[in-house]
Amino acid sequence: MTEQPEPAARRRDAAATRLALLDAAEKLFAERGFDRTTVRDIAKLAGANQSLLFRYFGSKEALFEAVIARSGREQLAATPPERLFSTSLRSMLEPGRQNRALETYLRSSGSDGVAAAIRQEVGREYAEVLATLTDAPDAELRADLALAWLMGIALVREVTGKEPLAGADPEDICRLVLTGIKTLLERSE
Amino acid sequence: MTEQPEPAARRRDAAATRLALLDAAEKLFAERGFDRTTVRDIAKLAGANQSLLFRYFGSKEALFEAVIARSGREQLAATPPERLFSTSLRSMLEPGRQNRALETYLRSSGSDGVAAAIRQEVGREYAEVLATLTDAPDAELRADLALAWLMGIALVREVTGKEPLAGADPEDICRLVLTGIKTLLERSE
DNA sequence: CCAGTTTGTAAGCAGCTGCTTACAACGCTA
DNA sequence: TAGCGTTGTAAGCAGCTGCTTACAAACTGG
Repeated sequence: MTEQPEPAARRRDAAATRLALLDAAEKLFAERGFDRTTVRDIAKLAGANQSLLFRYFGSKEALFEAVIARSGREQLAATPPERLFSTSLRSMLEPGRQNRALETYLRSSGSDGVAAAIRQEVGREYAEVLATLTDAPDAELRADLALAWLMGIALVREVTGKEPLAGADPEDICRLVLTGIKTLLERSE
Repeated sequence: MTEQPEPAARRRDAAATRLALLDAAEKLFAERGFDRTTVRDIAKLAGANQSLLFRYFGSKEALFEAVIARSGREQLAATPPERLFSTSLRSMLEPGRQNRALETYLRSSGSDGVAAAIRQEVGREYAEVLATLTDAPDAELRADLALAWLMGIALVREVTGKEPLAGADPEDICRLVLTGIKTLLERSE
């Protein structure tokens, strides 16, 4: 545990370099989306040479895949189903949150290829869990609609920045949305 | 000598060329988003030289602005407030719809600059109308949340293509969403 | 201590990007 | 018909993109 702040802290450490690239990529993909993030920017932010990015990940798309795979499912695995929606909502609303998967997802909506498949995959896992919350025959559809609301709120807040939603108190948003979701999931008409 | 019936219908028609560029741009921006659409592709689809694009619109961003300005507000102006949500929802759900503003909006979420300002503007106008539907003190916030749901559904259907929502019957979706929206807008606790 | 592998660096490649310039073809009008 | 502004075309520019190559520096096992 000797972390000395040396001038060149790590000089030869493939694992640390790989991690630095992952962190930098996660940050930039979330902020700018896939298309507008360049491999040069990622490497620069990570303090690494850009050719290492290709050595460790193969391609920009593969790096994107690695980022999503790392960050997308932590919260999902750690949250009981009946609280997944409100937990995701709250964590999405908090200003200093660490889960950037949704933001990355949204800002990369225009991209195709591997990125699209991954986006579908993450969404599918969320919806599967949400679908267990209702016994309606169209549970999956209702779950998708709940997920869509989550993503729409994130889109308007984070990407569009529209007021008053963007600056609203998370608790107010939760209260309003959860009543609507309750109706959506409980009604079995 | 020069008695050939013109093979290309319009040989010199600035207005028609401008329109062709607008149509082509609208189609491609909706399908690929701002970043992944190139001026060369737009010009090619329009059957025009790409330098004309810059002569008539000045820049790629200005062309984007022109596309949004043309297509974004027709439905808004033609729909009474109390039906705006369901009308927008239905028109968004119909397979052969012509309003591509929302799709363009979503696929260009990553872009900054003028595009961002326009996206905010269109959203603001929708939300203003929706806000008249409830007399709750936080009417604007509730309207934003309704708008966010609309956009989230469009995102999941059009961009992500997630099942079962992407392939669901529009009437089923309307019924489910409208009950949730009703709760959202009517509750004054 | 030296061969061989791993890690890091610098340079460059081919292709694409938005945009500009120079110029030719057209058609109106005087 | 001559002049001139408008419309269309072809070529090219500078900069950026993802990715590759050639090579040097550091570490490791023998």
